Amino acid sequence: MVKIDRLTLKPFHFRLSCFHLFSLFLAMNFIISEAQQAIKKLYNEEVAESVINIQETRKEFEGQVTIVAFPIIRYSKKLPEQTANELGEYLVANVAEVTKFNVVKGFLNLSIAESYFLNLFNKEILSPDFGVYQPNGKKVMVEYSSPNTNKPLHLGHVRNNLLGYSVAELLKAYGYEVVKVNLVNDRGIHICKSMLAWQKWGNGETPESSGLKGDHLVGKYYVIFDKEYKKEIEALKAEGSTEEDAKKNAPLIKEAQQMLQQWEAGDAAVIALWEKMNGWVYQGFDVTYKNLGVDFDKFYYESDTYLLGKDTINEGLEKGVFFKKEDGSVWIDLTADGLDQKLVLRADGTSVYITQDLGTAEKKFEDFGMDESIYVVGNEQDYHFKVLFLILEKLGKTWAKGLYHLSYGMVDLPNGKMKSREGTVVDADELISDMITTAREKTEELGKTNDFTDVEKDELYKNIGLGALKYFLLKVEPKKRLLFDPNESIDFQGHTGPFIQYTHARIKSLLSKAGYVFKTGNQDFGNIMPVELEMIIQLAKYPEELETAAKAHSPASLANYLFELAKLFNKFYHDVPPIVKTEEGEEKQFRLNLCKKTADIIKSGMLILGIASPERM
RNA sequence: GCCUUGGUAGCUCAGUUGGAUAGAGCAACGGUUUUCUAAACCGUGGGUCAGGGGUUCGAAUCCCUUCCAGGGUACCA
Repeated sequence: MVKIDRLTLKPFHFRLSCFHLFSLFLAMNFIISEAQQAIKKLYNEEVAESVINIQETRKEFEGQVTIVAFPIIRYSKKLPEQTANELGEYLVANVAEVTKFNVVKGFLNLSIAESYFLNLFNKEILSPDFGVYQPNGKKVMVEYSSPNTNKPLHLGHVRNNLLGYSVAELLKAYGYEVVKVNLVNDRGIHICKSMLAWQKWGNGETPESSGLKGDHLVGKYYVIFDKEYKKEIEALKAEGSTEEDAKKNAPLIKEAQQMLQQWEAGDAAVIALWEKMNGWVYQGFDVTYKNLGVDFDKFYYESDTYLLGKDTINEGLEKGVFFKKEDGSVWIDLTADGLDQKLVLRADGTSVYITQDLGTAEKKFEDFGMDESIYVVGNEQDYHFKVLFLILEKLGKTWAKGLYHLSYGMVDLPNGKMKSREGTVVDADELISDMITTAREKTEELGKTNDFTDVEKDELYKNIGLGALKYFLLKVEPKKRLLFDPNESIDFQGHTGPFIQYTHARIKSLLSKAGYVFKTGNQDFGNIMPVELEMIIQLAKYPEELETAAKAHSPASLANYLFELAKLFNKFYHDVPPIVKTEEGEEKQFRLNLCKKTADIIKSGMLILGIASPERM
């Protein structure tokens, strides 16, 4: 059997970091305790932290931190406005960092001293440890991609691949040891369909002879099978068969089933054909994976795992978790959990999907002993995974609670679902090459790469094209279904990957023109502008954004954060007088430091999304 | 039928444990370049947050209900 080269696991290094990670919320925590004290002094009431409801001040008002007065009026026994005013006066008088306050409709907006934010920026944000999480000692497995070997990858697979890769990177950045796994569905009736069609109508065609990429060649015969199969069904129906009977009795499907039996029996000729055609497919997938920039530490093949799970069935029968029906089939009763009865083994002793998955889950745990395991699989399998996890829990597997189904919505076309058999799919390879071509056209229109070498150009266009594609797919919350209109090209302006990449390149250009050298700044050099204050606050959020995204297994929030950061930077860039031309001094150093840190965060954040940040574009 | 996930501007999407006048981008219209990259920035228009009820100082967010759409529903994977 041909296997994909196992890609070597890249060692990942963690820089030493301080014990606690900076958090904007933590930094603002002192406001909460100060407010609690204020309430004690003013109203003689001890209140819980949860009573002090703080949030970021909305942009249209003055200040940076807002306390909501409504929850406090129970204790002050005064109107919200009055309560807020009294609190504000107390805080300004007694807390050094609070310089001013204003009250709008029961909301107390506090202005925090600039020196506080500058200190934050210089001491915390500029530190090399900022946003770097220490290894947490836990291992997580991310299973994604999981393709069938009878057809090329399409846009739906692309979403899966990018999501899986990015979640793996995200968890790595959050301190996990990560194992990326691909469970390849390399056997079954669907593969026999392609094989049979090739045998009948292929005339010995190969990737070399046809010039087709291996997976596309095999996919072509999958479509041919379906076409011929449909013809037979129609013919049978014309002779009076019902649709159902026709589907069952068509000669082609019978032949395919027979071929599957021969495969299972180890028939040498069938196995040889299977190996040959799967080999073509793997060669094709390898190219697509490389273009997408995704990789795996371990491949599992269903041809190796499809017989697993029988032991688990016996174990379940012994433990009384499963029961046997008269015909010999094995079931689990999940009605007490609000689900149905579920078959776990057929009467003839053969496996169903969930049998294999039970066995494979055990095998994966034996192989890696991970603490958590994430399955990146479409939402059509929500029920399957719910049942799978529940069964493993009932079997008393201690690791079952670490299992998580990262369910994502389908990618739909304007006229509905993609169907490989009917050829209504957005092909992954085609889409990738279209994106790169578009990136080339747009960039050359702007005349920005005239002094690039051909190699540099190729790399840049690939980075931009894929940046646009990846960002387009990753910015949307995974569980939402996603609409893709092939007639409308993916944007390169606005809320897009290239916009963020552009921002990074812009900063890099600025830094090099300014001859930037890193140096921590002093705290006082005059007034900082509102947009600079906003920048500090936005940068300060990065570690929390990583944490939120990692805990939610969702790169989307990180993607949106990076866009907000880039947008804010461009406003800053526009509002601030040209930095390069400013005379040397604290202010210039501070601004350059802001630029540098923004570029660093964009670069590392985008890397988590699997998107490169070019130095120039 | 039952279970489940969605429904926010013309389109594509944000909206963290309930907080202020619901935000971006695209598209449309108008403006900004002898100053660090205009893939940028600024402005205008665009909304019954699917409908209805409830909880409360306050609801896109929580609860109930109706409608619409996707997915699942015992021997496909």
